Amino acid sequence: MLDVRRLRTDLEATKAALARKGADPTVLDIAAALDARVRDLSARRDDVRARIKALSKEVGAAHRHGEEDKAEALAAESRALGEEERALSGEADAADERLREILLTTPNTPAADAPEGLTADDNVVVRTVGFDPGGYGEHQRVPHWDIGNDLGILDLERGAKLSGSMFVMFRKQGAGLVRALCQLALDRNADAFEEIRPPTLVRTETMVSTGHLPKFEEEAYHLERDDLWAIPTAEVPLTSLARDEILDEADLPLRLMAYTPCFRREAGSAGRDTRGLLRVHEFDKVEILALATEQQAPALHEELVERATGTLEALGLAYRVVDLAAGDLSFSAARCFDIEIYAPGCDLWLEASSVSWFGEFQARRANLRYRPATGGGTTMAHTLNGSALAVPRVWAALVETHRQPDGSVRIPEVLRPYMRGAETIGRS
RNA sequence: GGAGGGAUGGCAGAGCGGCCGAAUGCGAGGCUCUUGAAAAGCCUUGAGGGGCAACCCUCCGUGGGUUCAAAUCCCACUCCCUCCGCCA
Repeated sequence: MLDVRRLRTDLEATKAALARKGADPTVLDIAAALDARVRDLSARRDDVRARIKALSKEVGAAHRHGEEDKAEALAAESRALGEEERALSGEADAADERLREILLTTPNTPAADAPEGLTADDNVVVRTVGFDPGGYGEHQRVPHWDIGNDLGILDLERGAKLSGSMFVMFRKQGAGLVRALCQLALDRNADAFEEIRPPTLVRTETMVSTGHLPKFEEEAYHLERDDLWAIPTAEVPLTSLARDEILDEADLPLRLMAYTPCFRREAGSAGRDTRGLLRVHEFDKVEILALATEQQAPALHEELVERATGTLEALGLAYRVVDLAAGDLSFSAARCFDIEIYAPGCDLWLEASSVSWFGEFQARRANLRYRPATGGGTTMAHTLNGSALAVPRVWAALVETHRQPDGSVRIPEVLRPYMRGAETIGRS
């Protein structure tokens, strides 16, 4: 949520920033007008309330002194003011609610250094690592769905039978590989991140805090009977962990990680990239996240990128880091580096992690603050997060990259301890 | 699912419809005393909003209601605890 104060002091600049993201900046004019109206109405309402409170005290005093006539006269006066208070209050609340609706559905503004541009074509490739376009053998040019089928480690038909298309089922070492990847990602970040196992069904407020509601209701699975939402990412519960709390600056940055399933309806992308593991409704992911001060945020953002890419490198995958253009940033993000891995069998760059910095945007929704060590008032925290490892696409790139001429898949050494020592996945 | 009890500031915990944004204790911060520390004493210490300011308003789990006036009375809901039942 944007800070309303920016609309008072910096309206034009904020509109310009929103326009960089490709959003319609005129909503901010409406918001600014509503804000002025709210302040005017509530000031008048507060004034009436102050008079009612003062009168009420006088009524009490009159009763104590046995001046019943005076008390009744004052009470009548106060009653009349009550009408006025209700009217002003109603108008103020209505305006405030409309303002809040606008604010909740208005995206974050991009960071100043986010690349200019409105589409993915404007994204900037920061670096590419381990990619040799001419260096892939024919045996690596087999898509993972064929490899998975051949080795009996990926059963797409059964997944679809159970739950529908875009639900997948791993078998044998394919299932083990899922677990191994997650365990690896957790272990690699355990030096600095507290492991959390949060609930994966959450309340509406929890989804609102991270920006996944109200605007993207169609994207999430909703259990109507209990009014709970299946999390699309562990970012949702982890960010809300400290909702409505005031942290001490000494506790920041708070680094958290979680291994959870993630559920996405993918309503807006029906039919796109749907083969194999490219886009699925349910998948496992290890998320790393930090709650921080504004000063800590930039270094943490880089650190999260380093941690995510470090794991991909250890797995022997080629990847590139992409600085997202302002217009390609997600709703809540101010700056985001996408990490894409190369899948030689599909010949596609697959988005494997979005390492995002949200500024105060999510914290304001979550009312997540800290008390500066120097004293003074509370300050909104900054939030950052990214996938340490998202299973399906890494699984896909991994089996394609490490496929051997004999059709087996070589297991990268870092994974072997988690795969009961196995060195390859072959037909069994 | 059934029965009962509860929800108040960082924590514990009091609170007759008006003198309650809230006693008291702990914790935290500052000062005095001290060579230093401890102890003791004194003072300060919730969040949010509006206003140049004086100052005003909101918040005692959430939402409604009664009243001139609600932490306090009424209704609904949520959450927590205890016991019973069921259960991986």
